[in-house]
Amino acid sequence: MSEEKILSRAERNRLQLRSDILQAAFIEFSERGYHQTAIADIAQRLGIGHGTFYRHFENKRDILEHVINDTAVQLTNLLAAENAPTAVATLDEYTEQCRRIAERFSEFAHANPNMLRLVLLEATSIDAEMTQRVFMLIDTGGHLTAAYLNNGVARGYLRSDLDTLSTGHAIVGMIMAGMFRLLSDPTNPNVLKPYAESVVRLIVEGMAN
Amino acid sequence: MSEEKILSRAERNRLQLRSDILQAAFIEFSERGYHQTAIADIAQRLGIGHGTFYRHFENKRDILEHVINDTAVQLTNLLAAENAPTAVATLDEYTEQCRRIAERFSEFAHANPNMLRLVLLEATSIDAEMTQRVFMLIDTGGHLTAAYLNNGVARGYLRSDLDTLSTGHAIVGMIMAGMFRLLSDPTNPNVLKPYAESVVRLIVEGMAN
Amino acid sequence: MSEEKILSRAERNRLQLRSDILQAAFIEFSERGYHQTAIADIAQRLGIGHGTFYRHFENKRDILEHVINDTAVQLTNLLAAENAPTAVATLDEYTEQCRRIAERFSEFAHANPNMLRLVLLEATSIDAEMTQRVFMLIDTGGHLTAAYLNNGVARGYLRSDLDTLSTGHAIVGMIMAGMFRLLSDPTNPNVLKPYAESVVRLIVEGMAN
Amino acid sequence: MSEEKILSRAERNRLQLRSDILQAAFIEFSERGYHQTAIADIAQRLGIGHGTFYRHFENKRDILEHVINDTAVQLTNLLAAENAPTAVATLDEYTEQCRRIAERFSEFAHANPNMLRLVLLEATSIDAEMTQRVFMLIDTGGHLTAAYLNNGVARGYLRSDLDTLSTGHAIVGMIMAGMFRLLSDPTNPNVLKPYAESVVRLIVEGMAN
DNA sequence: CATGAATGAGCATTCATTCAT
DNA sequence: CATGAATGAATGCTCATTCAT
Repeated sequence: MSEEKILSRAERNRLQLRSDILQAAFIEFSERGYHQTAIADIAQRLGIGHGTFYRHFENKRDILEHVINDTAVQLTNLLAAENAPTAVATLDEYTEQCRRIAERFSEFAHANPNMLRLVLLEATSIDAEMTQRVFMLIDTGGHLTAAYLNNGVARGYLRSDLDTLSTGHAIVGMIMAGMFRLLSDPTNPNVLKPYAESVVRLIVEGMAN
Repeated sequence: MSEEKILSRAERNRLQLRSDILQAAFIEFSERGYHQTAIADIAQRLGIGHGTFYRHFENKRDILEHVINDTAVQLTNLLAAENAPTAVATLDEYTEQCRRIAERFSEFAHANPNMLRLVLLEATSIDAEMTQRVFMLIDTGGHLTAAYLNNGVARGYLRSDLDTLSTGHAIVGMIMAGMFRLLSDPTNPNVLKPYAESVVRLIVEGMAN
Repeated sequence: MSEEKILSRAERNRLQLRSDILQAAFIEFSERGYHQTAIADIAQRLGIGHGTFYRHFENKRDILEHVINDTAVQLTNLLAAENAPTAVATLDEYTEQCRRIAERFSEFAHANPNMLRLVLLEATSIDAEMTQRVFMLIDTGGHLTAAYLNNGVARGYLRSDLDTLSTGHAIVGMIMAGMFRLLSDPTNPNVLKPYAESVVRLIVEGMAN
Repeated sequence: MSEEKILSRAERNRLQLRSDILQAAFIEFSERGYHQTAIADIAQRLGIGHGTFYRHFENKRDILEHVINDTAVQLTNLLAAENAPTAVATLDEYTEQCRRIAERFSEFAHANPNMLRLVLLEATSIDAEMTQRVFMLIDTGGHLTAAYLNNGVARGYLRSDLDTLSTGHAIVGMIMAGMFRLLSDPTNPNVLKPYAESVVRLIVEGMAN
């Protein structure tokens, strides 16, 4: 048992360090940008030798991939959380669901602007593969959103001729625009409030008088 | 007078070269990416010495700024073109206007994917200032769109409680999402058709049944 | 007594491991080259931690020295084996002795090309001291060969004005050239046959008609 | 004409610098060894920036190849010089030719020990291709030498059953051994005298009494 | 004014060696 | 005594920028 503890302690330390490096890389990449960040910057932030970095990650591109993946997982979780697509049955309930989701997104975005910055601003300029990854993430968002809309059509509270997939992508676009607005002025804690409400009303009612 | 002609010819040549460099830089930056492009690549594309580059632009960052500015102007022109915000008076006319604008955007996007790539994917990873410039461009788009909406509210075919600015930003978000979709799959010439129609119907009617 | 046995077992294990490391280093150095071999390569080949290496050898250079020394001993043994310099009394016997020695060298070279590669190709590029060691090995070969020649002069079957030392070095040169030829084309099992015969006839008869 | 001069001056400077870099690399590689030499060492020796190096050579391996090639050319020239294989008709003349060639080799070796060091000691430890190049150089030496022997057989002053190619390789081996001896003790200006004489007598007369 | 040779800061990566466990 | 995590010196190479011609 003591041996097991020793092993697990070493293993824990190893995983902890790996996680620390990931976090440090995340901070550097999202704050300074990938190209402006040297491996030495990441190491220095942790007070470790920069050779140590290479004991945990293949190379600079490798850790970016891990950082992006971690972030993508968190962003995907955001959509797939407590508000299941099929949890609502009426237009009013759906509108409330939209407001709750919007609220959750706002909170997340305010709490994690660096994640947005990394995915939306940095990751698209590394190479084609990383850019495709971002596109796929956005595309997945569209499909997940479409699932909500499909529920609405099935339940009858959304119009039956709705192109749910295209509209799902459109909604994701509005969410992204909100993120851009937040990133554009991170100090203002209230940019998203009226924006979210406008989006919710737009998608439910449209603009027509 | 003959000397004036000679000078103006020289001046014309100079401006022509400057313009050629700008175009070459645009192509390289948008195709390979800013960080992956060397000044020598731009010069080689034109068959000029790469020292010549510095006769026309301060440095690499400087030409990116000019390239982005030129592109921003073209993108802004796109919104401000023949379809003036106040040109329509009824909801049907407005819907038609939206479809025309959507069509124009689609054509432009298909014809100039590199412009979109440069602004949306590359420019956001240079530095804070350049990122702000992109944000401002998007913001301007929101304001321009809001002008259309204001007309609709004034004419009475859009609901009077519309938050035109927020909604304008939301519409820009949907346009951006369309651009992302196009960039994500540039070979498919028909991605945007149903998407545009969905967006137009969404903003006019909403999704409610 | 049981403790003595335990100690000696430990000691035996220790010596065995040391020997294993030496062998692994020999293989790596001779196959990939000294500079292309990392300590980790040697350790990995044995499945030991690379820290263990430093329990047995000072540093990378140190183990090369041991590897070279071991190899040098084997090469020296080759010359000093059953065919003693004074074992022959006539030119015919000497010629036969030469053929036997040549045969033995050929077999050895075919069986241990890596030894030759290590000493002739690798060891000369480490540093001045190691290079001198190789030179000394070759020089020793010349002296050992000269001993054979001295016997021939003493017995009267070689010409009395023979510069035995210089000629000994020359013979070693021809042996080395054979080794180079073998290393140059290791797949051909018959390069050395006619070469050895030519050397034997050259040294006994010369080329004159 | 003045323009031609200007161009040729620039070109001359360029070629001169390239040649200087080659020479500096030759010195560093042959004195310290390839692996112990950094590009910065070569640059520093010339007082140039180390970036300049890369304007003239692809990479470190590339310049080694050029250095080796240049050296190989000079070594080959050594054999193919004024003493044509067919220039002699009798054994005495041939013996004299051998002595002249030996003398020339001695002089060259004394004057250019670094060339020998580079080819024989350093080049064999870079990679398989470079090692093969050295082998080919030695092999070429054997063939060139065989041409001399073929002449002797044809003229009748060498025995008709001589395996000229194998014997040519053997003679090259003796030459190489002489080079090794010189490199082994570069200060002694007389090592090669008696050695060369012994080799000449060995190949002409053999050792038999 | 064009040129391109020269420059050197900057960076990713490797690996011999040390040492705490 | 074995281990392998940590280290950082060392180095090959790139490229934006300068400047003499």
